[in-house]
Amino acid sequence: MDVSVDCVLFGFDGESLKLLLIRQRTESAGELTEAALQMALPGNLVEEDESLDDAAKRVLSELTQLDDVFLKQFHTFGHPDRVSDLKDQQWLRTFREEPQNRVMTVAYYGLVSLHDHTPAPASFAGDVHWTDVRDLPNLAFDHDEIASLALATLRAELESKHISFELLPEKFTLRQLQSLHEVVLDKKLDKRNFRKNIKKLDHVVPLNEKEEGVLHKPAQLFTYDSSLTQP
Amino acid sequence: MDVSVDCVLFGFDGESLKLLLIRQRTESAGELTEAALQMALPGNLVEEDESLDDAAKRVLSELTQLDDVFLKQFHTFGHPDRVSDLKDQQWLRTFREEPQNRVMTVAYYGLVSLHDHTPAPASFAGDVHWTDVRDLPNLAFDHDEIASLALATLRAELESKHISFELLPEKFTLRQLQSLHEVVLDKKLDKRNFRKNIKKLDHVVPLNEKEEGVLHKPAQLFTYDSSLTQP
DNA sequence: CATGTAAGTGTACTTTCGACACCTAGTCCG
DNA sequence: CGGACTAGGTGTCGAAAGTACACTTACATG
Repeated sequence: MDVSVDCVLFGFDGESLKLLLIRQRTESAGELTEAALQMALPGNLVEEDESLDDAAKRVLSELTQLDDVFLKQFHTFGHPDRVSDLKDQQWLRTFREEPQNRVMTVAYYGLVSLHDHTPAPASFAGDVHWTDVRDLPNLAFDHDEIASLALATLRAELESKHISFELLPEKFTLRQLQSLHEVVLDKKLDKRNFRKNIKKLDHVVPLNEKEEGVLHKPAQLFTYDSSLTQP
Repeated sequence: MDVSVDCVLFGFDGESLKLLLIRQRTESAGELTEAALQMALPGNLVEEDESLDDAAKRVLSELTQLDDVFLKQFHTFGHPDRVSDLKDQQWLRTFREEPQNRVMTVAYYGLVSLHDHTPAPASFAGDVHWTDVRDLPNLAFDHDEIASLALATLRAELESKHISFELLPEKFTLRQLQSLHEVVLDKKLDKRNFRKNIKKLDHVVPLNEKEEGVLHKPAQLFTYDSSLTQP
């Protein structure tokens, strides 16, 4: 049985929550097959001597040139037929040695800010797209299911696990933090109450700096102090 | 790479939280090896045509004769060396075809009531023990880590996921429910506040029956109505 | 200097949480 | 048959947390 990792990489640009997808390139005998337009999550087989976490890091780094991305395992998918759909097989045959093998996949979600460190997704991997999570196409394999569980997990863990900051630039305004929460949770939040709650968190520390280049009152910048993890 | 499932099966007997462990039986050439006294979680390789959930059910049923056990995947462990410790290898060699293979394991936790359906753990598997979670020995492989993450997960999900009832008999008293929570969370709870909270839950329904055979005022029995999942 | 824009701030109300003590229904025993 | 023992069952009050809501401020632009 083969084992792979798949990464559901979320990115936030201040406006909406995006997800990194790769487009499959299937040309057999020069013509595009049915699978050509399929999108999929970035993923690949785990190598013989690496841990799962290392495999996830490697796959992501190969695809985006990003290291030090927050990555967390959230579920393992192992239905015996999860890669045996015809169009998925067509694609696997183009690059995998034993495409008919059963593959279990350990799924990770990852978080990046699309502000300051812009990932360089267009590496060797070819066609890579940031897609709005509200507008996801059908994905290859069982990746629809994987992506939707990733989003549910992100929602559930956003508040309890102090992970919002992974999706923001190093210096951020409270407005950015709030709209991130609004986008992920898909509901509007009250500005004053939100700020009241944030001010109780020790690890969100104000800086002596202000936003620049905006055409209104500049907001104070904050940063995240990861040394103050326990409240 | 091989893939296995391991089950962390919790049982509650009204007093304490227990965990099902198997004792390894390693006799090479008639004498007990160092691994002989190791305890381990029940687990085994996933078969070629079964899903992970099915594999977990099968392994558990083979070891305890129990079906319809609440089982939930919680993490996958895949360190390359997780089965290569010397004493673990000694044991694997006694029954596995390719004991030196790397094995990833998908871990499940399971919940059973030790009241009404008593598991019959002493099946073919040999030495099976219910061990108090506060008194766990060192386990084989990385099973210490697996068991401790299972307990942490159970703690975290006990309240939010309506799973307490899996550990109780079909008909239970509020005292039983409360002491279950106390044992799992490892702290005392206030009786009145606890009952106040339970009464808000629609899916805990009172029966027209009372406890019997106790030497004090008999308590009302309750049951869990799984059709009322959403509050 | 007038206008536009988002930043920033406080209060009153409601709901939830947490601490706390006594009477009751049944069994057992003398 | 009654007294003692045991766990069952119940309500209140203050503290804390959550929620709804509107105006002034700082900067940029023209």
